Amino acid sequence: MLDIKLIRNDPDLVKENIKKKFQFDKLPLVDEVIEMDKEYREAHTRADYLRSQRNSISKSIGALMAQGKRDEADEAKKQVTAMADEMAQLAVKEDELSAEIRKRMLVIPNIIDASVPIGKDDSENVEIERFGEPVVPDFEVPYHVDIMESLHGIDLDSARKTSGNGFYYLCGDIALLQSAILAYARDFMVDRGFTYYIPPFMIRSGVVDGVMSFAEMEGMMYKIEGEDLYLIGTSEHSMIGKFIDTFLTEDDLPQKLTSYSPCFRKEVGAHGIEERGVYRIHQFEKQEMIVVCKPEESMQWFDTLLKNTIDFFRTLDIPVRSLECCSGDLADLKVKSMDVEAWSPRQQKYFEVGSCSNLGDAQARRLGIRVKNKETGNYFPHTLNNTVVAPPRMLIAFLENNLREDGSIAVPEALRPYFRNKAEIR
RNA sequence: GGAGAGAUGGCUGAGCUGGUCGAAGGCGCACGACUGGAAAUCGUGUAUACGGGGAACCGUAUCAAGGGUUCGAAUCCCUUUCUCUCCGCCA
Repeated sequence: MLDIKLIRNDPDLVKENIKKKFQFDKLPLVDEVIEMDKEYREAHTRADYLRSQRNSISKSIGALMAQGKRDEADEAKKQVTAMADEMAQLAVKEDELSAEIRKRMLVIPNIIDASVPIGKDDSENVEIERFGEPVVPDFEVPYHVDIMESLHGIDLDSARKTSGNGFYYLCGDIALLQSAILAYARDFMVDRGFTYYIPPFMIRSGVVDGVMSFAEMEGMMYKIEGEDLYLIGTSEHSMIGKFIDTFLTEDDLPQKLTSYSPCFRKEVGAHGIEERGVYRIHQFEKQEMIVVCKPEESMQWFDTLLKNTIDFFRTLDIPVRSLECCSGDLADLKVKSMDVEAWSPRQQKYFEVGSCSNLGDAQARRLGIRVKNKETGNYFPHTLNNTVVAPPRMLIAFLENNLREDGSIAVPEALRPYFRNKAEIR
């Protein structure tokens, strides 16, 4: 969400940005907002004037009553009553206009960073850097579910019976492996100065409305029947939600948080859940990182957050690459975003395991997250988030990359303290 | 889940028989005076958003949130959320 003052002062910049994102159908929104904003301010000014009149007359009524001047007081009351209609109409107009303006503001995309490559869709995303050698072993790498089954680590049949497609039982060493990865990820982030959080796994509709669009909500969120509660799709929802309508002081910045939560997603969007396996599922666990910082520091934090995830995967011997979202693939709220992709020896390509985003001040403006500053005035901080690791999807990369020819799995050094000090799974 | 009490500025706390209340007092904070310097003391100031104005400043809204009554609501009524106490139920 942009500052309306930016739209007023530099509509061409906003339009250029929309063009860069190939969202030509949104171009008219800019002029609509400018026009409605003008109307709104006219109505607002007039309504303020009437309210001011009413307030002063009402005060005088009090004085007249105190002096016992009944008739004059009644006369004054009539004056206020005469304004009532216009005031009511203006109030309705103000509400309608501001709602219409907000509706448009929410879909006008954030100004993308100058470094974002221009492109229509995900096919034009740009690989930035590779880390580690993408190895294709000379033996065949089985499908991840087959690896898990051979290690007695997954039961999809039972899960379909109890919960349906898109759910899983992990068991034995694979379940332990997932717990180990999450515990390791937690400590990895704590060692880098982040504060560990276990947030609420359900949030109210008011928070949901704040953190996502209606379309996203329909496609992602599970609602608890009979309660005003939704299962979170990611801990970012509760973690950013915790700051809604709050003032931070500059001493509070930067907020460096890492949160664990299960994530629940309906996945009713484009893909659905057709594939067998744990790539796209209704329930997974995730370690996330969140930063709230001063605007001038956000790009630096972006690089730091991205590096955290890459470093994490590298300590587990998984080759990764960073892939920058091009303008057309970048979500409207984001200034810049890079995916971390892990190497799949079986598919011989990289696949998404995490996403690092700089939201600029758009999320903070939308949610009313502000920072107090007496000298320069209060301002909106920048917000960023990134995935540390999200198993079981990450397990696919882990198992494929650490698979040995005999079917056993090598456990990298870094993970062993969390994995009952075992060096392999067989 | 039941019964009761409550939610006021950065904090504390009055107001809550509706009008001079954006809100006393205290604490904190900022600036100034006093001082060799400091403490103490004294003085002044100290919310947010939007709109208008070059600016000083002016207007409007905000006393948990939303709605209602009224010429006028922190104050009365309704709904929701949250907090505390007691009871119940539990990991």
